[in-house]
Amino acid sequence: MKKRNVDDWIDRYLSVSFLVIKRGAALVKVGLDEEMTHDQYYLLRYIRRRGTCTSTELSTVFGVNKSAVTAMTNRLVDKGWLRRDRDQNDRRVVALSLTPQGEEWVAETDRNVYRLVEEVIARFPEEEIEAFIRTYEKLARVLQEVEEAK
Amino acid sequence: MKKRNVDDWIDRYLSVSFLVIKRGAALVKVGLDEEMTHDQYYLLRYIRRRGTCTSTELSTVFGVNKSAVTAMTNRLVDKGWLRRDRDQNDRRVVALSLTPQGEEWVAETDRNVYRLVEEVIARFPEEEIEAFIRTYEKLARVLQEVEEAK
DNA sequence: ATTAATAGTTCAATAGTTGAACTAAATGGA
DNA sequence: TCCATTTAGTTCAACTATTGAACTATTAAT
Repeated sequence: MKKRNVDDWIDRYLSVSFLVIKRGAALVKVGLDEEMTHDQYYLLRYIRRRGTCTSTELSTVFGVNKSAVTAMTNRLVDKGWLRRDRDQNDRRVVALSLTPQGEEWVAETDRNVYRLVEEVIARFPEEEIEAFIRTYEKLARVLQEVEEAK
Repeated sequence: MKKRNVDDWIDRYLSVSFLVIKRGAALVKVGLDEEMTHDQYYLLRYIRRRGTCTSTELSTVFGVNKSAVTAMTNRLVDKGWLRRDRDQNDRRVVALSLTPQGEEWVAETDRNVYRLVEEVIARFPEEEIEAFIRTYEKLARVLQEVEEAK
């Protein structure tokens, strides 16, 4: 791999990723209820997928400080979307899971967001979507490996 | 395109994009000086690329409120990285551009960030990188079109 | 000349973040 | 067993980023 190519890719990637992050957030925001933020939606989706999880897990998975997770989950608990349950085997651990209202909000938000994202996805041929998502998923794994190695 | 496929892609994309955004930010953060935040780095990169630009342009390109841009540029001006110059033809307009110190900080940050990103990019075959970035750039364009249409 | 629109700022409120200091509980030698 | 260490999570102060409404200043339109 030539250094010039690599630098060019990095430049293109950095330039475009910020655009996609901001514009993607702006698009998704349209589908979010006034009450729900972008980060709250993704966090609830993650917890729903896992069924139950801990602050520490969220902190390492998303690469943020544990106190940031506490702050976020506080807001979600206050809204009645998330519950905290102390683990009886290890009483230091707190299990986070969605309340029925939380499930309901995420499901409803999913319907709105999916409708918006469909519009975007329809502009790409199937093979391109499939290949792109596969690389994106691989990127998520590599990022985790690189951070764990360090 | 089958509905089941589309929903599956959307689910995979939403799930993975939040991970990549957070982990990518955590990786880049290592290369940032204590003084510089993630968003400030990208904003300075964008302005450098454009040479000069306005608040309104930043606001529409990144899909955020104009007052958010004012707040960000205030912090950058305070740090001496960005300058504001009133346009003499249309005195409502303010032209934003990097100061020499701003250029210096971005260039230095680039060197640190590129070193980190190289490590990640080296794990992918060239064709995969090229295809991925091309689709990503197309995604940025489509997102802008969709938002303009609405 | 008055009204509209445009560019940008200010302000209050809120979400998200860090890092240090802290509590409580579990673990691991000596 | 006891004390030190580790682990899980919270609290707090300080900061960045964001929105939306109200505002100033300037230009454009009729």
